[in-house]
Amino acid sequence: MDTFLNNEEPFQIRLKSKEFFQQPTIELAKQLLGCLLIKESLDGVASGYIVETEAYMGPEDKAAHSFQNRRTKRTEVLFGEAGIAYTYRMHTHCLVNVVSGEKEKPEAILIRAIEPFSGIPLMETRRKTTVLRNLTNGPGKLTKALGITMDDYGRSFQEPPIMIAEGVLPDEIASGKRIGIENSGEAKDYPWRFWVKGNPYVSRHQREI
DNA sequence: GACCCGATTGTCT
DNA sequence: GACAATCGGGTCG
Repeated sequence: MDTFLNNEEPFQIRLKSKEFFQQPTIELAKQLLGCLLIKESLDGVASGYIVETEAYMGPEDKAAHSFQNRRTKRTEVLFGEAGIAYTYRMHTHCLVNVVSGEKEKPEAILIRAIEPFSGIPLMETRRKTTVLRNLTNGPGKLTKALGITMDDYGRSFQEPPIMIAEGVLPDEIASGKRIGIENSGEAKDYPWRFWVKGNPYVSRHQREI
């Protein structure tokens, strides 16, 4: 599919395949690094390279919303096909995940940070700042910058208005403990956070394990 | 219905 | 480092 990301430079995007999303969750969490996350809206298009992810492994992961297979209206989409958007509200912000795993396996990958690529003026307006580094370096910030909302809940990442496409190949991937899940017992120490080593848009700099 | 809590962020000290 | 913002989800009843 051809899409024009901005008015300056036509840019051909190659959407990621269904098979791509069907990889094991931990593997997919790493493979998503470097991919382009794109959101179209009435205001325009904005996109960025994924530079930080976290895997949430479902029934056995105390930090996951689907811990012990908890199945509610909110978590329902987690039990479906891989490659679908799982959005939810965290305090005042909307966070976005990529549903992964087989059907009936409620696993997902939180997108924690992206590196701005296109639609930067639009992101600046939405974020009310022109500090490039502060535009998308956090899970709540990137959704605001891209215009991702609860309306995107359940949408496929393989067609507009929200898409994941081929991007760049990261030089080096680092891993460590996930962030913000201190009350999740032993799960808080699982090394399921992945980021592009040295990338300035990663949400927090933290020691690798 | 009441209560508690949270995969965050921005602001103030 | 502390804390408020702000509201839906989950639990208990």
